[in-house]
Amino acid sequence: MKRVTIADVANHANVSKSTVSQYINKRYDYMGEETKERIEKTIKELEYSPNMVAKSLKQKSTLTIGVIVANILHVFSTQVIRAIEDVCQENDFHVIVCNADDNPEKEKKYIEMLRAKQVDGMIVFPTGGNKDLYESLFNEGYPLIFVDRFVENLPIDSILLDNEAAAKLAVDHFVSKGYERIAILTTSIIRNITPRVERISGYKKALQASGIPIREEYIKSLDLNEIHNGLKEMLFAEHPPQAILAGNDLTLMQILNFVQEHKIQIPKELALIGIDELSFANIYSPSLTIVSQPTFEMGEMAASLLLKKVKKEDTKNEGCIHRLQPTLVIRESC
Amino acid sequence: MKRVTIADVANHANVSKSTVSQYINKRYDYMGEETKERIEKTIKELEYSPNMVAKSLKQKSTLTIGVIVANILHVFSTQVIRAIEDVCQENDFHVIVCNADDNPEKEKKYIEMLRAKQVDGMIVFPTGGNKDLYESLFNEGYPLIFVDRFVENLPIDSILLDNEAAAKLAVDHFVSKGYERIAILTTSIIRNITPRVERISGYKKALQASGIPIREEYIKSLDLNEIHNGLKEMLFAEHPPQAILAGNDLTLMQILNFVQEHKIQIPKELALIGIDELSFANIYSPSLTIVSQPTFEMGEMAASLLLKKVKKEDTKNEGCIHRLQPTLVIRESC
DNA sequence: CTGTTAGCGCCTTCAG
DNA sequence: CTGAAGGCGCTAACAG
Repeated sequence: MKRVTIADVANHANVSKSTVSQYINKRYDYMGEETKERIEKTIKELEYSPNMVAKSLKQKSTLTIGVIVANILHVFSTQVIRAIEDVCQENDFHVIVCNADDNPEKEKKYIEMLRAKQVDGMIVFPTGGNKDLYESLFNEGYPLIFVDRFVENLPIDSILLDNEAAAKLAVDHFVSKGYERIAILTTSIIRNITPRVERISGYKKALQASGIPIREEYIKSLDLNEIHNGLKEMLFAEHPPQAILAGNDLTLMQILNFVQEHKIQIPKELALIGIDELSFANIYSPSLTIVSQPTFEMGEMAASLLLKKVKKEDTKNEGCIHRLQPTLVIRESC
Repeated sequence: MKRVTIADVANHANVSKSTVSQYINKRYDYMGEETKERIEKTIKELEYSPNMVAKSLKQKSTLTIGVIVANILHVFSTQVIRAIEDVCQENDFHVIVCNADDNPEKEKKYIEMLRAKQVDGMIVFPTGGNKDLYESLFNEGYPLIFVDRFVENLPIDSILLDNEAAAKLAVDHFVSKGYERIAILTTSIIRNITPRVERISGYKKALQASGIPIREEYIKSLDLNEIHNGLKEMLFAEHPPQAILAGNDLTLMQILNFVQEHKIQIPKELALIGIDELSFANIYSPSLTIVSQPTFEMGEMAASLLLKKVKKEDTKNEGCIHRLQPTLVIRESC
């Protein structure tokens, strides 16, 4: 497994290394037609494959960006990643994806390794625990974009859902169907994860706008494995909610599990709306009404913005917060 | 954004580069306690972060492997990837994941890019279209492992499901429930994709073993978007099957779509078994009986084997085919 | 115990 | 139109 280098090609083709280099980079401005062919032939013969590591070292650019998602289990993450990859493909950039697993420690490790690997920029779904690190990246002028979550007091471009609008879409739909006892269930709210906080506040505002009183026992933020108990408590209380808004896909799955276990009829006994699309939303019976995020646009926007920064086309314009609008997809569960 | 290098650290700490290098690599056999502290301090001060690109160039090792999956939309792929990543984490290796999208052209592009990036080894779910490329990798002694699919006449270690056993588990379960008109539906079979071919042959063998005649009209291999029509044809025929075995998760989803659309009752009107676990198999009603692959073991095995080759602990032993056993998870759909 | 030196494979002036 | 030389940041002998 001895690698063939540019020098080998040069020797075999009786030219110098720099000529080969020029050929590879398609800078054959003044190169002899015959020389070109000779080089091409020997490249094929020797099965030469350029060494990007060496190139990156020299050029101080890896043509690679890093993406750190907070939790890859959300379909939201996977869809945004797809969009990012598409944009990068088109621009001949590569993507390294890391999953922080909702763990700031892991996130830190990944940020450091991506820096060590000299990626040209990063898109991160911040876990909320590494503000100092983000800050030092920013101070170095390192291209960086946040997605899904916002970090306060840092002028870094962020792509966010209009979470309050998302909650409002759901609540208003519940209300239009005549429901008044409406609950919201999200995953844990420690570390002030943006979407969860905002969705709850949007829910409250929407209720108030409809003149429905807010009941604290209808608002729960729990770790995934506590949701089962939380639901039991909520649904078997004296005045159980008639409708639940699930804060994200995993939460909705937990609710569906509970519903299946307790043979609760949807939507007759309990109406359901989730935020985030689900692979089986259409297949499930009843099919599931959900609030959909424009995941593709979000990923695309994040990637294009980042690449602009990487290519120094956009240096100013720091700290923009881009809010994208959700849409309600009405199906049978409410 | 000027990077701080090992030389900067050396200057500020009044030592030579090599001393710093040794410190970083924890080779402080004979290093002065005081020197160590001085280096550590200046590293912190300057926020020095090592440049892995330079290190990789020197060491001819990137501590990174590449994974190319045929199609990332299968849960199978994502689960195997998770397991691979776990093993690599433990060994301080990084993983670059690429999705060939069932397209040999894309696969080729990715193989070339991973080589250019000097990854230390590759795990690929071969699309079946780049035999010459695999061969040249092999000839160079490039560490390589195949997963899910087998490539003939190439002595490369492969991790495969015992696909015939998987089909047999399903067929035997159908038979034990009294079904005789049993169909199998897989995605397209051009390019002889191993699991599809083997699952069909396993299906045939199992039927024969039970003394049930094989009917060609019960065997369909179609592109995903043709499944709808194929099902219509099959289920609205004179003697429609009473049971269908879905060759993979995406096929099963298509069937469920059809079933929902036509209000077909499961399992009363049609019994269903799928190969591959599904996120909602438990939640769906009726819950779905499936044949489960040991995805975690497969990924783990692939990664450990590859790392052994990378670390030259395993040089012989080429061309082993590891067959892992599936298990039947009985739920309500049959 | 620490410093000097010589590359890793590639790109980029700058001469020829 | 082509070649020679220097250097990207780091490591690994080999001297001191």
